[in-house]
Amino acid sequence: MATVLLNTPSRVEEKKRETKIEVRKDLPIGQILDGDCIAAMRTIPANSIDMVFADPPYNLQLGGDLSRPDGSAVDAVTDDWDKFDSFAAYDAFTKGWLAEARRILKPNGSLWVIGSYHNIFRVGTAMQDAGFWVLNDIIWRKSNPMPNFKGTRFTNAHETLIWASMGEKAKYTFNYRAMKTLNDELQMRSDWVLPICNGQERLKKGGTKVHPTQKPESLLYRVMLATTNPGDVVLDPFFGTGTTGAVAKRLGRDWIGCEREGNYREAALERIEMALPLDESALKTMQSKRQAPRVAFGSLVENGYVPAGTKLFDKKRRYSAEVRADGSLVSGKETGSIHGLGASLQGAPSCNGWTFWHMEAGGQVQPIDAQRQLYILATED
Amino acid sequence: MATVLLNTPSRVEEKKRETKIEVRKDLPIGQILDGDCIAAMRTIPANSIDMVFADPPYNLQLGGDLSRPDGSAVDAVTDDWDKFDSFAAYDAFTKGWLAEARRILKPNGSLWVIGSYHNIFRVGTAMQDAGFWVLNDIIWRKSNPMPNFKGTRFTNAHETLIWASMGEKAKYTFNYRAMKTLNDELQMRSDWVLPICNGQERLKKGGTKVHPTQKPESLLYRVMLATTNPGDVVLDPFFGTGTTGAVAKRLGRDWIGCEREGNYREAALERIEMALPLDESALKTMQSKRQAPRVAFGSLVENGYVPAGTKLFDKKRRYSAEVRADGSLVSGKETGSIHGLGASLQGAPSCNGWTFWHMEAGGQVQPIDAQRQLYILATED
DNA sequence: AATTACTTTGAATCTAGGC
DNA sequence: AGCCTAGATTCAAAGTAAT
Repeated sequence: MATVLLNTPSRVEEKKRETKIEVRKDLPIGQILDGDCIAAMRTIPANSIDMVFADPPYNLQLGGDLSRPDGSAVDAVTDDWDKFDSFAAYDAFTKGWLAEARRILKPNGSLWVIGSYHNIFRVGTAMQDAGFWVLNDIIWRKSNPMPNFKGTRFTNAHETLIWASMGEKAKYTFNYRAMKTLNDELQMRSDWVLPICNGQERLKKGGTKVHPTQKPESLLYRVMLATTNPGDVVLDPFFGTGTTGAVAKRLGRDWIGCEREGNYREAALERIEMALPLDESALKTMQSKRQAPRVAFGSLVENGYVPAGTKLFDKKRRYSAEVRADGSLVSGKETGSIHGLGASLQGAPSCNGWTFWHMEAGGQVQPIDAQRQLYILATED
Repeated sequence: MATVLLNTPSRVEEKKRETKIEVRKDLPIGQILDGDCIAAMRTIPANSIDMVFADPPYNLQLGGDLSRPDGSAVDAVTDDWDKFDSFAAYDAFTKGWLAEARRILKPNGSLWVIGSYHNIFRVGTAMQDAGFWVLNDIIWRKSNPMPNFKGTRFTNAHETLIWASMGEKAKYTFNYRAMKTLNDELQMRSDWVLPICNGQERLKKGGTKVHPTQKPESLLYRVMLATTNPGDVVLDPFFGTGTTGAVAKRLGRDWIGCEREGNYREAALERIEMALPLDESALKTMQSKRQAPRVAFGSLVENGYVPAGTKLFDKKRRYSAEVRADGSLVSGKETGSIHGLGASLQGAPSCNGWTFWHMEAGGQVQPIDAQRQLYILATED
């Protein structure tokens, strides 16, 4: 019977395959679509994309010019594409491109968005409202962020990525094993330490950067390796200079970009042309280095290993000092760090405070370095 | 004349002080208010709180915690429609407590909220919509998180905090120097590595934890040390087992809590009773120069630390100038303050003359800031 | 050639107080 | 509210120049 035939699993599979091939045929694989990303995405068939990676404008709302302590100027993101009249305007923009992304994504596809505190809360909310199901928020911890030059806030040392499936019950791709291997046989965590994009990788023209916010390939590498398979189609609505395309090519994924600015498109095409498919030696350099733990004395104070108010003294009890709440020491009128105060009290050019200063702990006199060792042991991964 | 009297700075100061004392008198310092946090906050006078720290519930199926805007109860969440309903209810709940927090905060107060990807985007959006100005998002990077047992996602190894002032132009407290000291003389970054709360610190009753999400004291320690001053009033609308209160007591801040659950209140009071306050000397932190007493360059000239006629020059001896009797500098035809002349000679928008200008003193070349330090030491107390 | 010192730069909502 | 002035403020990495 025809109906039975139509319902057999093999027939269903075949049909799916046909549809898939047909849809792929219609996809502008390896192309950068000109113009507004919403209009560009409208030309893509529904349910055809495996992953969307989006790096939308952050809506920074910068004030005046900013100068460094040495007087030089900071090159800010002042491009028109980052200007919005209000949160409402930004939200409308976000809702618009998210709706198109949702339409073109396959039911088992997934969405990645990157942003900062300026926009990420609004984007995350809009994603949830659109029906996306958040799987993780990922913190890109920058190993070399720009400092806060004026000393007014905490150094902005990270950006946030949101990874979401099409819905609570939707399937998604997660290459658990690959991530664990990449992370020295430990589960990959939600915080990734990676350097910002500079040096050779940073695209420049006439000595100046082509794009103000080029993302490092290592970031896209991890995203794509974790949540797509070879042969998948990845679309980036804010293609810029094509980091997504370059990494897709290296990892054997297909890519589609949308980009309004002609000079970005041009730079991206040239760059992707040059990108080499992956070799093993390149892979190694992409991995983040595991760093030796560096412990600030202040961490011991915060965590009660050396509480504020503790009396410290040197081995021969010639000098003494008291620990203050911020991890500084005070001795008479002098204050300073464990190293600096140790040096100035002795009249020495330098001093290793960790071994110089002692305290009583558990009935014993010990260098404060012993407390550091305890802390490292307790907080080890 | 009376009007003159009323307008003198001292009179204004006095009035401010009176108002402050009056408001403080009405505050339930060191108390845990019973009941719903919104109702509890309604009993607090407006503009009376220095900092609100909030750890709101973030399961979106809150049952008794939540009600729809129309007052009806929210059912268990099963399908997409209910999901949306649940988000709407959560947003209404968030909007409600944020409005009260905003009312009771002083104009120069600040708000901290902690959450995870389940709720933090919605809370952040609501904060921005309510007029709060985000200063930083902070990542609490857990040094010992719970692994992802199923291997289906990245290990959830962090939580997010948002720190916000009352508005774009509002002032706020940030103890920059104390943070830098706490972090071994490097600017404190937006990612904080701290262990989760376990061991001795974790409150238990009959072998089981009293509260499911007790925060570590080290986290609150850093928050309060960074963004409040001793004597400030900190309110926590979701007090739980009182981590905020315990740390406030330790750091010499006043606290107010709101908590509905009797067993949490009980555990919190007992815990805070046990907490030991730091004595005053241990509470002191490194001050930034911004807060230190200002010294005019002219004072150094008057007192012979930098006599009139002294030749000044920059480190590389590209520019030079001579000190005049009134503390101004002259270089060729140009004159100005140590800062202004330094800026105009370099063609820079600004210049810190204290570190730019050098002089010979005791056979050494030193920035004139060294003379200022000598002067400060000599004139202290 | 190798080492050291100096320069440049990166998604930044980046001053405070008096008049 | 806006203008003016005093004066406080940077970390890691890559690139370039000097030794």
